Amino acid sequence: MRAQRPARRSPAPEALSQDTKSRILDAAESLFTEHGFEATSLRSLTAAAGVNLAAVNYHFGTKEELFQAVLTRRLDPMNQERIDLLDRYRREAGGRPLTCEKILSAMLIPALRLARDEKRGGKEFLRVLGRAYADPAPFIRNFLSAQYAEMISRFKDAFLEALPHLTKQELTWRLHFVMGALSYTLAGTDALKLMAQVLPNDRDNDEKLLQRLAPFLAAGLKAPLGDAKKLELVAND
Amino acid sequence: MRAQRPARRSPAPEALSQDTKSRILDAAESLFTEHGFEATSLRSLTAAAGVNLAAVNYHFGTKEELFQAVLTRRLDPMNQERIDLLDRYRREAGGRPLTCEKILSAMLIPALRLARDEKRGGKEFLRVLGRAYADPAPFIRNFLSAQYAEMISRFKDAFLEALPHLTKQELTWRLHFVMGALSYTLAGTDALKLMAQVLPNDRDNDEKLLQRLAPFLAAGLKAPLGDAKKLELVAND
DNA sequence: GCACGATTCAAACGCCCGTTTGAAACCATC
DNA sequence: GATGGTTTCAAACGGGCGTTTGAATCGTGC
Repeated sequence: MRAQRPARRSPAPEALSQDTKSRILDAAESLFTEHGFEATSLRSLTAAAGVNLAAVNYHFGTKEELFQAVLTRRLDPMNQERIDLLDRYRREAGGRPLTCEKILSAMLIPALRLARDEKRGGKEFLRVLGRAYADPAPFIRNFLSAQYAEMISRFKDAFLEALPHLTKQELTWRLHFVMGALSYTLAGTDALKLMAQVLPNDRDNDEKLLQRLAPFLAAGLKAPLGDAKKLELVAND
Repeated sequence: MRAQRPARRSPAPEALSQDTKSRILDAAESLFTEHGFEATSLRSLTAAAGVNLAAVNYHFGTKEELFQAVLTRRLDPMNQERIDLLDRYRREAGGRPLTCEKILSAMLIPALRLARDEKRGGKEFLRVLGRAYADPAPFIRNFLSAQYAEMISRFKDAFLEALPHLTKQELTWRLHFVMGALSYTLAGTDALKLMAQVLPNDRDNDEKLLQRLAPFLAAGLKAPLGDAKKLELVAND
C-alpha cells in the first residue's frame, strides 16, 4: 500500500510542514520579491512550493488574486497596527497635537516590527510591497489604494495638526515624498548599488535604517514652504 | 542579417523622427511606461509603432537591448547635463563649497528640463525611469548602476563638502532617500491616488512639484544626525 | 539598368504561459 | 465499507511569447 503522503520530489525545506495554501503564499512572497509579478510563472511558483500546478487556481482563483492575498496577509495587520499606535499616542497626548516625530513613529514602527518578524515574512514582504507601489497594473493600484485609504487619511489629519504651517495640498505632496522614500528604501536590496557602496543587510541594520530615515523625513516635513528663489529653475536657461 | 552600422546618410539621424528605429523607441517608451517591461509584448509594441514584428530584433537585437536603448537615449544626456551644471556651479563658487540647495538644483534642473521637453520624451520617460529604479531584473539593475556611477560619485563629493556634519555612511543613506523620493515622484501618475486626492498633471505642475520636492529634500539632507530617542523603537513593545 | 547591401515582410519555430478538466485520492461520518 | 464533500493530480487546452528565417523590396553607386 501507499504511504499516507504521496511520494514527491523534495519541496522547499521551509515549506514542508505547512498546508498547501500557506506553502503557496510563502513561495509566492519569495518569488514575487525576486522576479516581480509578471516575471513569476505559476509553474515555477508551484514547483518551489512543492504543490501541484492547479493548486493555485483551486485555492486562490487566479494569479492576480494570489498576489492580492500575498499582500493582504501582511498589510492588513500592519496598517491596523499603525492606526492603533497613532490612537494610543493621541490618548497619551491628552488632546494636545502630536509631534511630527511621534506621528512618524506610528508609521515606521509597525513597518520595522514587520521587518524584524521573520515569521510574518520579514524584509522579504516589505520588498514585495515596495515593488507593488511602483507597479502600474490597475489591479495592483486599485487594491493598494483601497488598502491604504483609511490609514493615509488618519495620518494626514494628524500631520495637519502637527504641521500647521502647511496647507493641505502641500502636506499631500510631502506625504507623497515620505511614501516615496519609504517604499524605495523598503524595496531596495540592490538599490544600494546605485550608491556604489555595499552595506551589510542584517537585522541591526534594518533598525538603523529606520532610525536614519525618521530624522530625514521629519526634517523634510517640517521644512518651511518652498521658495522658488532657492531653486533657480528658470534663470539657468 | 543584422547590419552592424546603418547606411551612411547625409541628414542628421536626429531629424529622422519617422524612421523605423525612432518609431520603435518612441512606442517602447510609451508602452513600457504604461505596462512595464515584462507586460509589454513586442507584438503590441511593433503594432503601435507601425513597423514589422521582426524590426525590433533586426535593429536592437533583443527586447532587453531595446529597453536599454530606451533608457540610454534620454539618460546619458540628462546625467551629463547634471554633471556639467554641477561643474559650472563649482566654478561660479570660486572654490568655496556649494550650498546644499545649489547641488540639489544641479540634480533636479536637468530632470525638470527633460520633463518639460516633449521632444525628448517628457514626463513619459521619467516614469519609465522611476519604474526601472524599482525593478529587480539584473540586466536593469546592472545597467542603471553603470549609468549612474559617475554622476552619483560626483554629487556625493559635492554633498560631503556642503554637509560637513554628515559621515560618508550617513550621506550614502540620505542620498538613498533622496533618490527614493525623486524616483517615486517621477514614476507616480496614479501614486497620487494613495493620497486620495487628485491633482491636475499639466506642465506647470511639474515645475511646482520639483519646487516642492527641493525644500523637502534639502531640509532632510541638512537634518542633524539621527537620535534614537526621537524614535522610541524598542520602548513601545 | 544592374548589382548589392540594407531593410522590410509574412510566416513559422519552439517554448512557456494561466487556466481548465475529469479522474483519483483523501478523510470524516455513518 | 459505503458515502460524499474536499483536495490533489496528470494532462491537456488555447493562446501569446521572443526570436528566426528566407524571400521580397528598397535605395544607392556604378
